[in-house]
Amino acid sequence: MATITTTNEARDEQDLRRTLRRRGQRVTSQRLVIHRALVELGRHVTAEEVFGAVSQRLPGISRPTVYATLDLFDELGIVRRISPGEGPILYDPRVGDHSHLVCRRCGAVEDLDVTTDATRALAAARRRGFEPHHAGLAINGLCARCAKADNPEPSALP
Amino acid sequence: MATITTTNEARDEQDLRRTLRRRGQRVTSQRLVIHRALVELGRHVTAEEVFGAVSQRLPGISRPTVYATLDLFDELGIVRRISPGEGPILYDPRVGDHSHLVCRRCGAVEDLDVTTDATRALAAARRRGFEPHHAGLAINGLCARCAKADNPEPSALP
DNA sequence: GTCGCTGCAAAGTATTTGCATAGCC
DNA sequence: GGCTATGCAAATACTTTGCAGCGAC
Repeated sequence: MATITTTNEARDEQDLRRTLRRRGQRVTSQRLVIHRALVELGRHVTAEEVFGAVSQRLPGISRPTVYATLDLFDELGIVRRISPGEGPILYDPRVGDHSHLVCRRCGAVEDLDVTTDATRALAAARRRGFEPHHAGLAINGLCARCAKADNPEPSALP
Repeated sequence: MATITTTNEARDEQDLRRTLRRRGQRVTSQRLVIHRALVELGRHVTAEEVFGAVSQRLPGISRPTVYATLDLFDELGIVRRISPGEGPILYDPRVGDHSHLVCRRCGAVEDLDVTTDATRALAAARRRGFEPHHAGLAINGLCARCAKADNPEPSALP
């Protein structure tokens, strides 16, 4: 998994300000606060969770702004958008190389610190005129908890 | 990309019947007709498209049945569920090894006949108690059409 | 005969729209 | 000052739920 666009991860507010300016985007208090919330939460979050966390600091903020900002951050390489296919879209503040385990039962998404070489796939994509932004390996199946519920221990009687 | 569960692709109706019976599932006319529609369409389809195609043959069929059947087929390895993160979930009748190009602008999903070795990731997942079903590489970015709209030819004036 | 699948109708959730205003550059 | 981002309020789109009856095995 590699982020293709050459954007540095915005580690702090200064990086974010620079990144926004470089891309001709405005620096607004909403964007700064949403960024801070993402860093502090430090895990996969839904847009609604971000909205809740940010509303405490910026009571007037609106849902459309949160959605638009999260999408912008995804384009800037500051977060990674994950769609589990079950439940709401998640935003991952970890943009470095890693894979995802997606439970098809409960929708949980875990990080997996294993990388895959997507070089050939990226080259093939570009040959087609596709402009890649990010390549990611996702493994779906049953998480440990849901797998256990499916194959119960013999000692456990209903 | 590898389908982990040892299910044969149901090439025809007989294969589907066997697959369903083997898994203790009932063979119903709805499931047979949905399967036939998937094979005939032969491309990424939405649940709504399947519903439309199937309604012509089985006028009384309901949306919940289509959704439930498509989910079942995904579990059986007959289709692959794709969530582009933009727009509705897609179902891919091609279950063999391939990757996906997802356009972040228009949501289009293209197949890419390039495979990735997910062995290490799958092993790591199992070590965690995760039961993998399928591993897939997805590349998001801009499709050729949307990329062109973003970087217009110098000769084209607005 | 029994259990699972289906149909019905609707609800619920997540996300996006259109337009006027505010605020960054 | 110009143009973009935001807020507002709602609408839209997609998917799932609960329950009763039919049908596969």
